[in-house]
Amino acid sequence: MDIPDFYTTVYTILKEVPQGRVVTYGLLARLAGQPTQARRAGRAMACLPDHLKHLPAHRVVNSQGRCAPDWPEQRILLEKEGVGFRPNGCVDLSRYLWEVIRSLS
DNA sequence: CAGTTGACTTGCA
DNA sequence: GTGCAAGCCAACT
Repeated sequence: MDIPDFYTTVYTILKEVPQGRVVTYGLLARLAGQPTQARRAGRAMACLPDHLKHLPAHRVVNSQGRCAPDWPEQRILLEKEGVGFRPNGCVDLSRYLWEVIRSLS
């Protein structure tokens, strides 16, 4: 899979994420067929093209439930969608992680 | 063209 | 719970 295709796949998957759910970068990479490319998934968000700004990129967090290092809005956007945060500022993955993860184990 | 960086993950201390 | 190290590889300097 070429890198551009990888990005495209990530964006496509992201588009399928229901409101009130979150996914991890690593999970996106796995669903895109590249389990070791979690960082590419991160770049896919960091370099999100203008014509894809409508994607719910704010529903993407890292494996620990933490938000992007430089994106204060993300947490607010998620809270608006009903995603709860722990007191320490992390998303409660055990409750809000996209259920797809369970079907692929 | 070589070295560094990073919207990551996993594992161990 | 937190922190550091290694592995990953495209993008950036």
